[in-house]
Amino acid sequence: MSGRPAAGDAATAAGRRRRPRRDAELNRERVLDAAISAMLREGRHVPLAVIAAEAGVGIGTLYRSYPDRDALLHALEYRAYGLLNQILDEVDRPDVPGLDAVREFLARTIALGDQLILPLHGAPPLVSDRAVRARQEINRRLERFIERGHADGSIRAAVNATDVIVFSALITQPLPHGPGWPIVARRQLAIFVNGLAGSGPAGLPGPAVTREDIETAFALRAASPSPGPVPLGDDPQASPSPPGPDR
Amino acid sequence: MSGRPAAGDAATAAGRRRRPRRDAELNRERVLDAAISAMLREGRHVPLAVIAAEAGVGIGTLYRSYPDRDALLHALEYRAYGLLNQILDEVDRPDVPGLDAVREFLARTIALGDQLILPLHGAPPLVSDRAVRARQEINRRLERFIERGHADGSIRAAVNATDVIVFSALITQPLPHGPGWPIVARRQLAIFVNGLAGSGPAGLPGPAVTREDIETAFALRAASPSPGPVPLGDDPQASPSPPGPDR
DNA sequence: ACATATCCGGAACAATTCGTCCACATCGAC
DNA sequence: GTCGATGTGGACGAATTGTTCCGGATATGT
Repeated sequence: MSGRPAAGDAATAAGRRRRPRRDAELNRERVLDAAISAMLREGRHVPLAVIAAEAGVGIGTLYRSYPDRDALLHALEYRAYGLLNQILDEVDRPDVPGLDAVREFLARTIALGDQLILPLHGAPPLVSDRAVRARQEINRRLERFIERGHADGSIRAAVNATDVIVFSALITQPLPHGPGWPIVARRQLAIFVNGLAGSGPAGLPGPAVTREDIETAFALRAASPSPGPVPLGDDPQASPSPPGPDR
Repeated sequence: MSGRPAAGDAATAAGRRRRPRRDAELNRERVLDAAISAMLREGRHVPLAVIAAEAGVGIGTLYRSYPDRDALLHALEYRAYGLLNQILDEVDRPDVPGLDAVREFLARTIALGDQLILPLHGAPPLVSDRAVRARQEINRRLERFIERGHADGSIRAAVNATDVIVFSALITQPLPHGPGWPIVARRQLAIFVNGLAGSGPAGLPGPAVTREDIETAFALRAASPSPGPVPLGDDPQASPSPPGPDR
């Protein structure tokens, strides 16, 4: 991080490249937004040309930022993880009971709507190590909420952190999310939270499912489309696209 | 409807056509099965040629039964509705409490796995009147379970039939449904059912959502891809392609 | 067993979509 | 204001996918 040329002086240093142009970055954002709205409207396979048009940029511009459709989806996904971590920042106050933290997290997740609905679901969850790390961090932080809830008695013991993670994944799926969807989703949330807290018949069926199990399932699913054993290291276009959704 | 030639005699009647050949019908089933497995493996946009190959039929055969991809998806969806109604038949014994009926229905739904996961979600829910009718019937029957649950006290009053319908839609979404998925889903179900039954803080947030609201949301979403105000009556390809998935 | 309506297969053709390339425009540092 | 690096746009060839068509194979009723 120390090598990053501060805007003021080091641009001449060891021949490092300038900071990316402002308009270029703006265009990248525009493309991401257009991608969400176009895919929501016409399905995940809208021609990239349509997205470019909707973003008001040329097709060449789109291709420079995102070499192919996967790169675009990946950027979308990564940005979504940034949003989730942002929510977690806001929600994670150590004094609130675990159950309330969970509820609040899920409520804000629902409120984000389209921003999450599309990126996180319905297509191969891409596996760059950046993305995997981001996902793991989110999961870990949610896990902490649950543990806190177990400790303070607001969440019954049988409930696993994974159960919450899975619910959050379900509730952000691209179902008929017309104007009425947030209402419907909030009702689901209320029922779910009630199920977490209730002191009903104690146990949950089947063995517990761990965070690692879920990660594995994701990885498997992502790897399957290409029959060969793809190495799935980090993708080459790591630095250009979303430089700062993590702030 | 009365004009359908009974298998036994009327074949010679007014020059009506013979009964469709057995092998043809078999091939149609094969194609549907192959479509599910191929789409599950490679995503919803596998080339139709791949599906045909996997079904062991020629591409021409596929096209004769299903004039385009939508027709194929439609047939899949319709078959899924058939399965759901079949489950409802088995579950609907008038003596069991409403909550148990709901639980059983959802449990079997989960057990169906791939058969539902793919057809029902992730792409425009097609609107032929046949499909709409089937969906409405399922919804109505579930509604009856809920009302029974309200009456016998097994389901708290704030819960709407729609809430259950929405959950059933969520739980059959194509999430990472690797080998571990049924376990995860069953846990979600347990939490949900607990939330239905619990006597926690009474109300649910927001106004109630009716079955009609959901149907509307579906219709809107399906209509949206084409910007113009499509009338969305029944689609023209109703009769030729899937003559008997309703067996 | 025969006749024939029905169905099959896949090669050939058409329509989309992808992805590249390069002449021109624009930004930012000086 | 000037200059060079960086970014832009869209026409074009390549590749993929969709769709048709028809000679030949097969089931079905008699």
